[in-house]
Amino acid sequence: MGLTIYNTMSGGKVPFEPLQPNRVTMYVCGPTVYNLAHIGNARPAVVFDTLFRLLQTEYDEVVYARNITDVDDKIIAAAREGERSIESVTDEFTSKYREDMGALNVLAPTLEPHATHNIDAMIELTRALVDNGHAYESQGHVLFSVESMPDYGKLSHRSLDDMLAGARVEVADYKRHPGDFVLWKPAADEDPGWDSPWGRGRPGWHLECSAMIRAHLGTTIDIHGGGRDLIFPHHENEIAQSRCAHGDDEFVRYWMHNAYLDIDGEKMSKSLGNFHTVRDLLQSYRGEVLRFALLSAHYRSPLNFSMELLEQAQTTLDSLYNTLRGVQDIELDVDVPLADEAFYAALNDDLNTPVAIAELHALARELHKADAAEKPALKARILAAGNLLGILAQDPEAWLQGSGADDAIGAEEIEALIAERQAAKAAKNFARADEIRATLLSEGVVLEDSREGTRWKRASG
RNA sequence: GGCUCGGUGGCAGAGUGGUCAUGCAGCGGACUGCAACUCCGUGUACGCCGGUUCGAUUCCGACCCGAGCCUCCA
Repeated sequence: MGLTIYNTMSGGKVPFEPLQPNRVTMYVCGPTVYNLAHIGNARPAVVFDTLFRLLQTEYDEVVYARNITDVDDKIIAAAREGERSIESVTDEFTSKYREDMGALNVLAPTLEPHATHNIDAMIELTRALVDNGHAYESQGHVLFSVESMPDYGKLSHRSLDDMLAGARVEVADYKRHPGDFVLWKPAADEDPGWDSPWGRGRPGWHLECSAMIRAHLGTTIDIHGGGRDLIFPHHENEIAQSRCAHGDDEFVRYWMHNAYLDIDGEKMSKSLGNFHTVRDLLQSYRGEVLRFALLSAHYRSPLNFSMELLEQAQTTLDSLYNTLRGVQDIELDVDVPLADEAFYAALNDDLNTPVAIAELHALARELHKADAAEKPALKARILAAGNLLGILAQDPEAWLQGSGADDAIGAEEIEALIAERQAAKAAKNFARADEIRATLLSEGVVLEDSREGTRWKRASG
């Protein structure tokens, strides 16, 4: 099955071909662990997790690295503000990030390199750049010289002249060129720092990704992903560092960038204060609902985030689980040839999750109309699609019945009322039967009669 | 100002040079004791103005509107 990927570098969709025939290397920019992830931060995690799942259907070895940035000005500030150690801040938010992403059915990446565990590699990279003239030392800083790289700006499609034209920030006096960026900077005595040939210091922002990619994945990787706002300067500078450090090797073959979540037409961001943390949202919605909502738009399109979006995701998942509930007793021993599947083709088309979801609906409709003999295969296909999307893996009964609030009516009581209603129906006492249904409905419980008996579920929302 | 990306039916959201996205909501019908589930049917949607074309929402140009990035921000 031919995967095509929109490559930010070329600005168009291209067929994906890994450097090695049966091995894919992928790196995605992970969190800076100084506070809780918001739902916008979760978008790349979910998107590239879905890609990770897809790649695994085609390639035997998929090495997926997602870094943890655990040294950074914001972390230092958070520690100072909370009067606690750097480590306690980074430990807390690293584990909370993992928990939150786990709740969204995001699989653990193959590797999760920490910046602070790779300082030596960063120093080595910096030394190489200084040695070959791409970097210089100035007032205790080591800076990358953007003029030393002829095609600097290629990823973000801008030239040094363009950047100068738009410069609106005062240029630090230790820079030779306003576009030069810090590889290594001096550390204050009370801040975390490491000994280096340029004194005690710490790495610049872009350095860790270049160093860790080289250390853990190799000189050239297949896929590098992240949020759109990282294109410049972060990824541009990664390219500069990596390619100039050791000859001019190819660094990344496919650059992928997800769009943001918007709220009322504006980017969700911490500085605007218009964000919802994943942790907060998990109080009201199951992780799978959040994940489904994030996948309901194509990853390169902005997704307007709202509570209505989550409500709709909830409704849709309920409906799909309801479909699966109808076939929950069917044993599965059916292989699904993915190559024939429309949802698989959709995902292979630059991860077109909205179309894959549409195909899921088509399969569900087919299942409802199918003969008994056709149902096992259709169920298997729906579950295969769900598995790639990271959804529909739960027990349908548990999904539909288990989401009651603490003070909600219990399952036993519901079953008892249903039994009483059955008796009333048998006695043609429809008034009592309807009364019971109304009672349950007021408790948020919906009844569904069928030839096989009465099923119930908790209404979503 | 420079660069990039968008504007699709009530809402969400794909896609395409000429039949249909899809889901939710709405409306009509079937099923049901009544419902729910499910099924069937149902909408003069493609920012504005020109151009190319037999034909454009889809290609080209201008314009309007919005978003993002422009040195440490997913």
